[in-house]
Amino acid sequence: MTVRVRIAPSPTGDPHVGTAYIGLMNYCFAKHHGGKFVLRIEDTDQTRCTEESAQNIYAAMKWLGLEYDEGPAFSGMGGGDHGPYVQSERVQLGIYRKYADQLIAQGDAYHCFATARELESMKARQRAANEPIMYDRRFRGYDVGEALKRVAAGEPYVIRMKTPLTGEFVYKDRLRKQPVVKEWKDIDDQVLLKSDGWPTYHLAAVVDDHLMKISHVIRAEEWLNSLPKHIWLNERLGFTAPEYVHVGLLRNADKSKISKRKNPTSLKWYQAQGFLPEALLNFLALLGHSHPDGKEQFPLDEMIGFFDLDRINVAGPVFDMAKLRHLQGLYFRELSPERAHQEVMRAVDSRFAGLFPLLKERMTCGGDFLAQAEPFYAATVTHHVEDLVPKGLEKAQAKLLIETLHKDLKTFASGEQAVWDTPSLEALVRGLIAERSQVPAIGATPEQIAVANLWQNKIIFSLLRVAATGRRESPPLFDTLAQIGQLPVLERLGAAGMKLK
RNA sequence: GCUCCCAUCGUCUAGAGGCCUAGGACACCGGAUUUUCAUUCCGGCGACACGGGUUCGAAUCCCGUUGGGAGUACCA
Repeated sequence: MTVRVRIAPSPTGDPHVGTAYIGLMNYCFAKHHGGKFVLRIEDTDQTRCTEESAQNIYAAMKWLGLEYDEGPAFSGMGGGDHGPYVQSERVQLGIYRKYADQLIAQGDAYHCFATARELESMKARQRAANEPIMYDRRFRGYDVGEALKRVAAGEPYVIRMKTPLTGEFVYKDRLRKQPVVKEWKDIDDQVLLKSDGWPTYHLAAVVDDHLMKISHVIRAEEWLNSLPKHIWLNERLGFTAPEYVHVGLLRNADKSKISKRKNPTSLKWYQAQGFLPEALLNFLALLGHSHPDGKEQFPLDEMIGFFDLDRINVAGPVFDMAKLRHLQGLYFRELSPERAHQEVMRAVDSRFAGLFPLLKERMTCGGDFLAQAEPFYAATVTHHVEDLVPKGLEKAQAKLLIETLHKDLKTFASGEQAVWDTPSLEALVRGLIAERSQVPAIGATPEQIAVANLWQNKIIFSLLRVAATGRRESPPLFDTLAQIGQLPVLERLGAAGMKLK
């Protein structure tokens, strides 16, 4: 059998380190067996997927050196006879619709007209009753002729799979001692075709894996729960299912699934920081896997040679930045002086790209850059008490304001949707000033009035500027805060507060 | 809540019933080299989650408990 494997990322947000991790395993497995490594873009969520994000994925794979044999054409990679490799293009070809219709015709799927609101109240009821939360199959027995009529009348609907109601699903995952067993009655009648006519992951992935002749699906274990649906779909569609193998998820230090709140997950970040792709790959290779001789540093070529799918450890490994840095150091020190110079210049360039326009106004020649940029790269800044306390204020007042601002920014930064950029920061701080400078029209105490009076642009801006940079002068405040970055700004605000003790 | 998965030092791992007094790496602590620092070298700390079986013998097999994780979407 020809080995053909794929990775199928969804182009939302930045290219993810998890994609690199699963990609590496698939790549090694393919190359080890002389097979093909395919990239497919799963952009069936029209609200979240972007072309830019897809481009970033291609670029990231190229950067890492995980070049795909088939996939969207990009810089010498891709092409192939099983395309198109982007699912939105396949939707236009009517590929998924065809299979959904087949399932309907076979009686293996059905139309469902339940509205989002109805489903929501159903779930609320199930939650309240401590019942499993799943679709109650209310349209499963609905008359097909009736359904077709409503469809023809233009009523919105989805198509759901009609999975068995009894019996057991059993599947042997080669990495697990015990077979995976699930009762069919616990398995949801999942949506296959959404009301916008686009397929969900389940349909699209199964259909494409078959059409692209994928032999092994090596994916993260978050998919294990939907395995029965995928196997069942293969069966009903008359496909020979690929072998499914589930590997552990990358974890944060607290063992939860890796997330950008707790770890840098964007491959663009690692690139911008100046991590070498060889080092990142080598580090990833050590997670869930090991060199047979216990060696820890080895190139991709060598990994291809010893890679053994059966030796993968399924427990989700913690992504340990300290170890990555160690490996990165090993690789970096091996660089020729010329390459190292290049790497440094590249890192400096990308790190300070946003800074040049800001600093340019305040410079007279290129050599001024280092002195001007210092607060933007320094690990810590030194605060002078006399700069930290704006004219006319008491030390204690300044301290209180800084601590309040510190808390405010921290709260802002920990928000789910928080974006640390110039407009957001400006809106936040101006909002705070507007709000806190108000006092009740009647009944305000003199103390309240005194505090409210401190919330002036002049005072607050000055405090933030000095606390964040250690200086009285800087580029425009909010650009400055944005450029310095969330973590250092919060740290420095904390330090400034302490300084005023 | 319900379903499924997982379990060796803080972290990544080696370990396929006797080679285990459990090996390596990162981190941490000490020391040597280095005018300093980094590198490098040497040493130290440090784990089989717990309880029952099976067996002459269990980190390894089985069961239970506990702990952790994932899924539970018209997201992937």
